[in-house]
Amino acid sequence: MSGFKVGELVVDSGSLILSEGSHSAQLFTVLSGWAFRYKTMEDGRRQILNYMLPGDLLGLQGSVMGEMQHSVEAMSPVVLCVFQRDKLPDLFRNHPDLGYDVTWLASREERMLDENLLSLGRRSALERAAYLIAFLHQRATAIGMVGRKPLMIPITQQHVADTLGLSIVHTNKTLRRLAQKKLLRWHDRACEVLDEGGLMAAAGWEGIGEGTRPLI
Amino acid sequence: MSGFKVGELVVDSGSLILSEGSHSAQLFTVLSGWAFRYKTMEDGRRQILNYMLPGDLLGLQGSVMGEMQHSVEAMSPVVLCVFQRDKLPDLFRNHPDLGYDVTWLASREERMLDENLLSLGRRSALERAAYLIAFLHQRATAIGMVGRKPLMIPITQQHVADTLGLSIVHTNKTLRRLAQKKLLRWHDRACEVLDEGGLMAAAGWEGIGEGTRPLI
DNA sequence: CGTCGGTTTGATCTAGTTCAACCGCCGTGG
DNA sequence: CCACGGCGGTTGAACTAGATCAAACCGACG
Repeated sequence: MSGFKVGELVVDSGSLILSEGSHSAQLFTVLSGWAFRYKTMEDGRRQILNYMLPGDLLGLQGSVMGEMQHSVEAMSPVVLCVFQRDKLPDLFRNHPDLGYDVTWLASREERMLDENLLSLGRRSALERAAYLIAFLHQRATAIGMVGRKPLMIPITQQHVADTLGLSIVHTNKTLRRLAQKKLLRWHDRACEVLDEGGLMAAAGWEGIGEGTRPLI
Repeated sequence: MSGFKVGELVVDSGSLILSEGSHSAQLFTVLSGWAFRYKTMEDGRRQILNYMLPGDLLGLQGSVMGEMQHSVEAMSPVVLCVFQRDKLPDLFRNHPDLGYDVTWLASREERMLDENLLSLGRRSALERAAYLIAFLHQRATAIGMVGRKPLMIPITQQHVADTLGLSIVHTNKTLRRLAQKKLLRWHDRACEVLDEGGLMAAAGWEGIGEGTRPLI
């Protein structure tokens, strides 16, 4: 693995890590922090596709298919492990088990997108919001980000709106309803989860259900 | 590759190929026909996630991560090439280039899901419908399914509704609007594309833009 | 000849959008 | 030191895209 790694990269909150349309030569792994993947339309409409947490691979689409078709932006200070994209075929040749792990990660991403798609297509605003927050909380929990201190998800209501496909106004009203039910508490650009089970119930969501995870 | 293949499977239109919650032992490639991937909620709401055409891999999530979290159903007679799922790690070990191709396919699926997510989150009903039909037409074209005879996409309006996250009634009204604009013609459980460019324009969509595709 | 799945149409209703303010906080520049 | 502007969040009122309800049509098929 070490031969494949090029270096580390540290970026601030709000920085653009990868940009739609570019032919970036890098592939990253998140070591710490939060980021999100999104697409935009010419007229400015933005859709957040998924969130990236420590352990996630970032830029695989660009590496394997050429041009990036989405952007990635940091939501907190982020530390990245940088790889050389053109060495990816070598990785598959010389370390087939690592190649398999890359496929595992790609499959997991696909699974998350499936669930997000179900959310956007078939869940109500309240269900969607509950789902999103519970989902992020579960992911953070799974990688040990939530200890004795309650977790603060570093997200703004604009992010939530752009993830759920809702207007910012309705997003606000919906989040307040969840807060009134004591399922979460909203802070300044952060969300604290008070009752993950309650959120899951409100969303009609069973949870992630993920096997053992490879470390890259 | 031959050692990996187990056999062929032929199924009728409407058959369930893979089922949510199962631990299917197989992995498939579509040889001919149309199928779709979907998820359902307990109360019956259904969301179609993507469509499967010849060349697509099917059941990778189940193979790599255990349990299937979506189902797959045939929309036409379908011929499948069947693989043994537990031989997948061997494939990566003994044929790294094929392993890479699997990852390529997974990345491509991710890309399509990204675009669908943008559609559901940020496009209007008319844009979504236009996008979906143009998208299917492009995919079919890319694999040479459309020759001198115009292509008939073997889809019902219920499929379209469950893909776009719309009600069946509104889907019908939206498709009629596209038909009035002479962008498509609706037949009995089939859609004929009259003007792909017009559909793309109506959707605000640039097209797929796909590199060279591996054959598995 | 009845029935069933797919499609069509009109009327009514509502979840979510848009518009328009306003508040509190913080960083900047005079 | 204070005024100003911008960003994130909040709230109410008016509006609309799309949902729901209800009914009918049409061709295939037993």
